[in-house]
Amino acid sequence: MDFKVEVAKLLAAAADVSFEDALATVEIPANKTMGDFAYPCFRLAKVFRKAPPMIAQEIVEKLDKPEFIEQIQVVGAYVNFYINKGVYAQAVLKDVLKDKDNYGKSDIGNGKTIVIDYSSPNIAKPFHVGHLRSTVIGNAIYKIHEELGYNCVGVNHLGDWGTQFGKLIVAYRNWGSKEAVENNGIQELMRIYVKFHDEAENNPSLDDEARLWFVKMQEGDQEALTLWKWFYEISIKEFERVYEMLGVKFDVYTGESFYNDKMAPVVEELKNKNILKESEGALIVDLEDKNMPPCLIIRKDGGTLYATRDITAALYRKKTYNFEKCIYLTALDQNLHFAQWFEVIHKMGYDWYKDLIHVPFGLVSLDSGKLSTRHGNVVLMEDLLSQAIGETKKIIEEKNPGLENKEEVSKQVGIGAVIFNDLYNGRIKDVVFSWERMLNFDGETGPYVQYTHARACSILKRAGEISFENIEYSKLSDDASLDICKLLEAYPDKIRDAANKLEPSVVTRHLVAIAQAFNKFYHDNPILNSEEEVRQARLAIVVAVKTVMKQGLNLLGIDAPEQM
RNA sequence: GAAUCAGUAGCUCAGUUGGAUAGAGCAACGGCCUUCUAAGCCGUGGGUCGGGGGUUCGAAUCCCUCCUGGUUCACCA
Repeated sequence: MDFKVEVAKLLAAAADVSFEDALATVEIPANKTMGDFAYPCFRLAKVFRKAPPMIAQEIVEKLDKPEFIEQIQVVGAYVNFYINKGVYAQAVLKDVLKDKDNYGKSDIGNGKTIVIDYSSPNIAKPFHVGHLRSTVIGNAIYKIHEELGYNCVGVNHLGDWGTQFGKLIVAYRNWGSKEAVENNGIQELMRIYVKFHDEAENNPSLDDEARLWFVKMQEGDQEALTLWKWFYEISIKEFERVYEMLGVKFDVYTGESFYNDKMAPVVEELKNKNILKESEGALIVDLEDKNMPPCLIIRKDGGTLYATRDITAALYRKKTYNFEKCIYLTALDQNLHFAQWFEVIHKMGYDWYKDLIHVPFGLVSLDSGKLSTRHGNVVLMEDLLSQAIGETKKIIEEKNPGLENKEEVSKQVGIGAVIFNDLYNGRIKDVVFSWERMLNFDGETGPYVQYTHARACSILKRAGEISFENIEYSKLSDDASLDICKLLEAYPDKIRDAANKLEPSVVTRHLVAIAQAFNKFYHDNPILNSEEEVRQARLAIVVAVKTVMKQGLNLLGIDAPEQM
């Protein structure tokens, strides 16, 4: 039963307005002393040519109070409805207890395919905190859509092609050695990459040389490709280690190199459709009519560019997956790039260009300034995770030294804290990385939510066998119980909301709200030692909260340990 | 210069399909562990919602304008 809908039905009849209108106007008061639902009558003043408070009064007189409403009050121009807590609790909790892990799931996706392009780091550079956002936000968006019945395809569009490999090859030939790369892996690749940039500042011909090597790669030169493949394998090994820790998976690793042999036909198509033109030696798509700078397709030396590969990838994905939507998770600074090549797809005559969605997030920086692999101004992902795990272990030793699987739980909580932290604020916000914030586990944090879940689990463990037949829901007459029920009822909507806005923080925030409400409930109400009917009813709340929190954390890609 | 995103408490942010006294967390201060995990709960202080106009019965929310900050703007990704 949807109580808001029921209230709207009552109002539609009593106020002589359409049901849709009533439903749109009914609101949930900011302050709960003003009831559970409210109907402001200001708008009706014009229709009835009366003062709003008078209209409110008249509506109340015409209303038949149904069983699920305990009280109706007029306050000024508002009609306030107070819900019957027992009836409400029953309606909400029964659903959660019945659906269990499926509570919040939906089939609105109807099996339609959504391609999600996330993480997509550049190969040959270590995985650092700058790569975290795309990875965890994308992962959460994937899981949220899956929960709603979409068929998701997670793509890691690795930056494994491009001029940076030309640079790396030049660097390797000048300053590297087989032995050093074999011994130090990605660290050594990074060292020579940085060296390249240092040298290139005084010697621009190195850049030309690098571009040349990239052109060789494109042409299938054996020496170039052998080196590239070698660098690729070293890098991917490191990335997979990090993904494993974060619990992030991809359906395909079709990076930029995958499209190397698929770009020529696309460029042909652009030519045939007459949207490619020469400018300053390069081939571009002019976007002046859209008030944008041109989209570069082919460099004057014949090399392809980022946009060339993205356009090719989009065409490939449309053909391969016939997606409903294709979502790109990258930092905000790539806004123009996406706007440009989306427009190129449009100009090619594909109306699905509007199904391409850039989902930007704010920039990550350090106290010491912009993130830069070249200048060594980075926090490596593995350092961050091991710090978080270490911090967690310290806290466990202090607070719960008897805990059995400390190692496992430290990982779940430490890594959970890092992921949660990233999914907590709106994605568009810029982030200045702070160890202090990252390693603070008090307040609205991942560990707080996990801790709340663990408390619920602990109670249930002690409770032993519980039957949820014939629960006396009227025993749940306290405010804390009502608050929890409201939040549980809203949970499925929050998942849909998060999907619509492509904003996982909607779920994150809601989990915090549930945790806060539960902790208050837990503090105020004895559960295990209560009289039988009360105990049973409160345990129903505990089960429901545990179920939803675990599932919610799951959607964010965070584990929910039963003890911590 | 143009485009774009942002500006809410000391800090980090919710709230933006217009609704009642603008909410959290952190930090500060003060309480609560012989009772289900104190990674918790309760309380106190802290606000020209960037400024100014406008629309409206009603604006943090919509419109206009100005200010501040981030980012991007041709052969990197």
